[in-house]
Amino acid sequence: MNIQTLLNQRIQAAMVAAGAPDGSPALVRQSAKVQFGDYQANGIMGVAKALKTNPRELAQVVIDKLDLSDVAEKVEIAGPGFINVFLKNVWLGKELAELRSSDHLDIDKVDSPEVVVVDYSSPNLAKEMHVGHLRSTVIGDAVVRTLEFLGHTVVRQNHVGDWGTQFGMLLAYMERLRAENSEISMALSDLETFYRAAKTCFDDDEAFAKRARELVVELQSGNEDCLALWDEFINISLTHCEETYKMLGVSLERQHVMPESAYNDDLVNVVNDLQEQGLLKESNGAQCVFMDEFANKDGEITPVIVQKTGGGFLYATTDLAAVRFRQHTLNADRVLYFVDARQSLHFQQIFTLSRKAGFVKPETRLEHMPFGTVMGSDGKPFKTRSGGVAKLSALLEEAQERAYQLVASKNPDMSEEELRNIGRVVGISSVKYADLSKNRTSDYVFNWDSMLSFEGNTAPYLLYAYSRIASIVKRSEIDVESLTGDIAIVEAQERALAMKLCQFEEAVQQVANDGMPHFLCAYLYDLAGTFMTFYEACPILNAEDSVKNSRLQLSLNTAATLKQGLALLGIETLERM
RNA sequence: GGGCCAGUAGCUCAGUUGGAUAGAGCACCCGCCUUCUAAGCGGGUGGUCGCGGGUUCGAAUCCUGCCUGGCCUACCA
Repeated sequence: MNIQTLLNQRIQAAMVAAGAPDGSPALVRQSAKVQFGDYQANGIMGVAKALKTNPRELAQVVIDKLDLSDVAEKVEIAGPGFINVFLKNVWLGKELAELRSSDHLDIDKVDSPEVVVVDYSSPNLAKEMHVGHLRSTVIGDAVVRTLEFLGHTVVRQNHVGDWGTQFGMLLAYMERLRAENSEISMALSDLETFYRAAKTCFDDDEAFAKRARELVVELQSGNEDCLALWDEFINISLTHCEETYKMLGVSLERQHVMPESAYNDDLVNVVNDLQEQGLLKESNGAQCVFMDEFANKDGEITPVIVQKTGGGFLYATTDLAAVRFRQHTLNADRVLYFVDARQSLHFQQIFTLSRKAGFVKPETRLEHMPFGTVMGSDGKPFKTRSGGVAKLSALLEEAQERAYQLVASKNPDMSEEELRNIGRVVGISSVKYADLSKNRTSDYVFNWDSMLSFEGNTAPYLLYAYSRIASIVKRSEIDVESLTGDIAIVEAQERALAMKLCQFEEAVQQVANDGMPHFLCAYLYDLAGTFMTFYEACPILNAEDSVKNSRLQLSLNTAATLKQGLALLGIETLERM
């Protein structure tokens, strides 16, 4: 149940009945303050202006046409022409009962499911995953889970970088190790070290560099030995990724990998198609598309280069081929790209060109979901203490260790095994949540202490709130499934909690629409805080039976919502911590 | 040079697309454990929303001009 949608529809209909033009938005929002009720409609003033009438008078006419008697106990006009809606406690209680009996927290599946292709994570296989991949991977996965929860068909696309000149260098190094009879799989167990070693050879050894360049050519021309070597490398690198995904609790698997190299055979077709449509122009030996949309005031256009001087293709070409594949083979209605904000211009160009060239249907939505950079405390991109790029796996190990130390100091009597598991969940979720809870588009500062803190909008706080409820339920010794009866909203804290619980769907839909998981984080933090307030003010297990029954159900609803919400974020819950 | 993004409390961040008196957490101050996990809860101090104009019933949000920072800007991805 989405209250905002319900009120929007009802009030909008009443506005039209009151003489407002069709489609006038009611602009229903959660009220800013309690004295303004639960929801407020802000749309009257704008319409009144267009109609040149008094907004308060219009609001009165709208209210006369509006029947909310089933859900609201009071509807009033306030200020310059707001309509404030005060919902009925009885109705909230009924909604919660439905929420409890639903296996989907009473969230409606979308009427018309879409095929949503989501491009996320997409590491470069030449190196190991590092902090730079955290945001795309974690945010993309949360949005993917949310879209699926709402009933959309999601196609995950891990657009990994497995092609390009740096692979010549890596293959040359593999060759050398093999010639020296060294253990290659051993050397590849740490890709970062391997890459550095290969790079050193490439920079210092002219013969090696020459061989590396040869191997690039051989690879591109399909030499079988070379391809076998490349395959071996790619396979090991992908295995590293999968280990990281598993540690992170990310839903990406081998089947979702659609590497850059998969488009190789199609690149020439892309260029030919552009040529046939007269979109191509040679410039300085390169094949380019010049689009007016990317001209500056002097008429100079930043071109899209699709083929280099000498015939090589670029990432723009690959992305165009990918757009076509996603449209025609995957049948996408919507394509989301969780890619660094620095590539904004690139994607604008790709999207604009894709439309011009007819690579996508006009109604297909292509959306770049840019994100900011993870910063260190110095305000510069996050690095390890030694100044290198932080390997993601090492970062996650550290998170688990730090969390373990914290948890162990608080629970001296717990078994080592349980402590390790709690440390794992708390550590991983802290890193993920710290990322997810920030506005996607802005940079944020990576800070161990604040993300592992039990205070504020953090994973530990939410996990703790959940485990506290789990503890109450356990103590109650009541069969959760058979627990029924009315949910009575009496105390202010009960009401606040009930209201919050009914707003889960609004947060979920926001995440799906905007690709912004931080809305859900803010909601869950709010929910947990509202529960804590309720918990302090309203005894549960010590209350008389009917009250206890009602409050237990409120608690169970909270637990279910927290668990589901965290699951959408890709975060596990703990029954005890 | 041009373009994109950002600038909100001492610090870290929100702000539902133009709504009512700008919100959280940390830090600081004051309270609350013989009762369901105090890893918690309640209260308080703290703001020229980078600066100046403009648009209107109403602006952190929109338009414009500056200031500051980051990024992108033809053959890397």
